[in-house]
Amino acid sequence: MGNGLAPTLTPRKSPRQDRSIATVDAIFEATIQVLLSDGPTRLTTTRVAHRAGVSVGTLYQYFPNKQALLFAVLEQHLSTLAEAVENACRDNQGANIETIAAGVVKAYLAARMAQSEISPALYLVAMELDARALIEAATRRSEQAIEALLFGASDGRFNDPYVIAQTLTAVIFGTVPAFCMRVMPHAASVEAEKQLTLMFSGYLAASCKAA
Amino acid sequence: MGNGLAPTLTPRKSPRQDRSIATVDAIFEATIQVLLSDGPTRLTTTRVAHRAGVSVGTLYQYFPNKQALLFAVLEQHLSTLAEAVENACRDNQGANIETIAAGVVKAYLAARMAQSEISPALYLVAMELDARALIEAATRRSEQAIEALLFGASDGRFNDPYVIAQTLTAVIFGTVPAFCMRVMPHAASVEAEKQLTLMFSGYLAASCKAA
DNA sequence: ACCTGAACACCGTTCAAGT
DNA sequence: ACCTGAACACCGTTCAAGT
Repeated sequence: MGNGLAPTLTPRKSPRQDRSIATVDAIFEATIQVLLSDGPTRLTTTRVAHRAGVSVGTLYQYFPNKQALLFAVLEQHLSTLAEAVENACRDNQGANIETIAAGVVKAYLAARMAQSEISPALYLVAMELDARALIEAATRRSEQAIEALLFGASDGRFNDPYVIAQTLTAVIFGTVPAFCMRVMPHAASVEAEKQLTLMFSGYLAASCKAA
Repeated sequence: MGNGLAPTLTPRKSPRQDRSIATVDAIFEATIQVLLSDGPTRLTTTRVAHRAGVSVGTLYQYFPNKQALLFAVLEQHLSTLAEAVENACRDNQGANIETIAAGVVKAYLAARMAQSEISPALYLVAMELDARALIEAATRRSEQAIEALLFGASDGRFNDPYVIAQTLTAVIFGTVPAFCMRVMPHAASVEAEKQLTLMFSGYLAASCKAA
């Protein structure tokens, strides 16, 4: 019944005292630090514990295994991306197609650029089977926000807003990482934004029936 | 000077005798088998060696480390995808925009569906830093094929065919995996093809100057 | 209630010894 | 020329003992 894996990734115990709350925070921060300085392959539970100033045993009191550490960081990251899309959608209610396309693409790209150092490391974790639920959650938030946005577009009505929202979400969440894996020099980010906006506009224009 | 990592992933020695050629093939096949049956996390060098009917020592005579095993499989997979795009481009020389969009999307999707069982496992490997070169190579093949295709389009001339080819490649190589991570039921693949084709057509139409 | 760190199981990799 | 498998180093995880 249900997903038998989730419980293993849930924090093992909730901190009740100030000392342990500080401990959990320190471990979380240490995970990010080690991820950035040593990379995901050299990330070791002992190393994280040491960086956090505690022993391995303590780490395992709050996180059931190594993956749970990385999941916690990934969860925060994906949630930030979903939030960026949601905000952009809220800010563009009632706008026209071109503005919508530009707004959503720009917001997502900005959010990713803001945490561009950590993203590559996290996409390793994301591929592990059990990250699917997290990605699914972030994806759904984006889809729902875009769908609502399309309902209010000033330009026209769409046949199937949910399918369109699904496609646009898949394209930004999927394509941008692909762009990022390459050298991604200064100007490339600008070019990516321009091309994706053009693409979204064309797609939206083709998908809506008479205004 | 140059990429210091590549040599470590190169086969350690080239097989000279029939026996060793058979050994290398067996190890390669065993890697795929274990990947499919046990998943990337439970893939063990000992397990692969055992499945191939040799000892661990023998495995390490031809592959310098565990990653090299997975790289070999990933390389073959990416090469198949690039080839699919190249073929589709060759077959659509001189076609119009809509046919081009449909042809490229369809070819890539078909190639991925054909090896859909192994893809998820491989995208774990792909994220490891040193897979960048392989992805870059497959991406460039696709970009060049699409660029050449655009030059011959019957519909119109494009301002910057390379940028367009780059964008389309990023979108198919990036988005389709995103689609695949979700349940991807029977009909979803058809829908993905339809939506991506629509998107490509709109984008191409918007990017070309007067016919 | 929270922390410690030695101990255990397991995996990647090597190398002396075999045919 | 090719193969074997015990041995080593290292890492994830646990648990008896501490405060």
